Amino acid sequence: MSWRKDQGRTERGYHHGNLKEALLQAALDLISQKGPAGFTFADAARMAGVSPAAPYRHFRDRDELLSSIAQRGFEQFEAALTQAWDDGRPDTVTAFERVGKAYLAFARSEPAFYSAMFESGIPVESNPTLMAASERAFALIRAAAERLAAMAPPGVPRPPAMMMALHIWSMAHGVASLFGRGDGARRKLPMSPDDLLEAQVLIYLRGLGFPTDRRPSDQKPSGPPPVPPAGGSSGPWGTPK
Amino acid sequence: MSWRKDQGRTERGYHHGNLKEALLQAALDLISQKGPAGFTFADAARMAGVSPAAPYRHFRDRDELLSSIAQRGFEQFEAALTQAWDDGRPDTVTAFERVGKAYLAFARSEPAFYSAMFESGIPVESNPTLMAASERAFALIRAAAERLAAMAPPGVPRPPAMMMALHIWSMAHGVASLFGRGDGARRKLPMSPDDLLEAQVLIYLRGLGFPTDRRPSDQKPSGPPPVPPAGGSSGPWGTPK
DNA sequence: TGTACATCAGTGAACGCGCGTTCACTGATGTAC
DNA sequence: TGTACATCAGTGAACGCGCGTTCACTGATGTAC
Repeated sequence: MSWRKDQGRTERGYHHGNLKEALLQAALDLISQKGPAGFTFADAARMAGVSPAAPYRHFRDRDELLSSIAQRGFEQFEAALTQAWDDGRPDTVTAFERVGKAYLAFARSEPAFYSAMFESGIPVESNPTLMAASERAFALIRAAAERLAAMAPPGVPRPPAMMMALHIWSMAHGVASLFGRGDGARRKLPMSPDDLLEAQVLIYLRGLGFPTDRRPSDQKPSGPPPVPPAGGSSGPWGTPK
Repeated sequence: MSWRKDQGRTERGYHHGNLKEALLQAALDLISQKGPAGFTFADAARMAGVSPAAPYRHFRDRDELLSSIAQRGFEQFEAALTQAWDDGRPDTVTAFERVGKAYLAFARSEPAFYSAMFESGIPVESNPTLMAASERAFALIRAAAERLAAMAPPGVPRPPAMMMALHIWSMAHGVASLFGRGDGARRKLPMSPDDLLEAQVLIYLRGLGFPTDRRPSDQKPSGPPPVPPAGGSSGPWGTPK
């Protein structure tokens, strides 16, 4: 029988069998409880149920553990965005908005990963592996922006995809870190972070000349339209929910 | 003679004379060097040249010191934004863009304040004084958005100022925290954070129906226009600088 | 103007604590023959 | 199939360190009379 892993560490022999995983998981739990600064190597060992010396078999030091988490975070992040993008199906704008929502969903449901990736202070640029993972995640946003830019209607100047990607990334990150945190540090908001970001992105795309209201009606998400329709300044925006 | 403060603490008697200030300054220095998590009470005391027990005369604990810094940060932040806004002179759009630049300039030149305010994990919501200071800073952005919203051209629906303010804040915060950090944690960018944000805000405003290209020419900032002009997709955006 | 006294703002020694890290060790596992 | 041996992955005790915090103290300052 397989009592070795996923057994809740109720019984195990001298060897843990899956310590590296357990340490990563423990660190994630600790980070989501106390922030990336508030977790210690010793803490992670304790939570994994091993002696304080055991982690050194798997990680050189605390920083290497933190980097591993960020690494994994970027990979999962990229996977989530890729899945949301779904290669632009059923249409580019819909898929693009799904990416935005996936971004926020990731920040909300995986605050530990998110803060390890963006707020832990680890030098991403100086770690090639980490840098590459980060680039791959951004590359997806960029590819999506590329497809969107190519959709520019006739007569509208085609916007630089790189700029668009950076703008979208900034919007998503801004909303996520100010309002969309899964942990306690988020601020109150009169609307949902998802709606806030969606409206922002739609207005932005409209500013680039894209006819954002013209999607085929069968693609429209249910619920009220995120951008106030022409002719009224009231709507869901003014009243806190 | 006044040997008491601003004297570089070369000589002082038994009483420091200005310890509270000195501790705040020391903590700021430490935060900008090592991040908000990487400063200790004892460190601040050492840097101020006093015994480790001395800070307790002025702050209950480390958290209170950190909150004081955030408090002061919000106040200086508000002052900087207020000055940039200059009550909407000479015209609303110009003043608004100046606010955006001031936002980034603050994040860049005062990274210690910025991270104490937004990234230190102190619970702003549960500290009324801090919360009020934070609200006042946001109120300025909101007031500016209000003025901007009122400028909506005839026929264009007047956008909700609250939503606009949140959008602008998200954009500024997103750009600042991803690319505009004064400390080491910023990412490389093919354009300046200022340009990135300015273009983003202009596109956004255009998306709301504002004629952003129509400012009187005497108000135009020098340098190349931040938004690519109609008819070309090349420009400063595509090439890293 | 001087003096006594209260208050303020620091000192410095001490404490308990938990962390990171090392070390020689040992139980478990894998493998060559 | 059994056995000897190498390697792996963890133990547990120990260390030096710096932190937060307390305490009785003391020098400096302010003030009442």
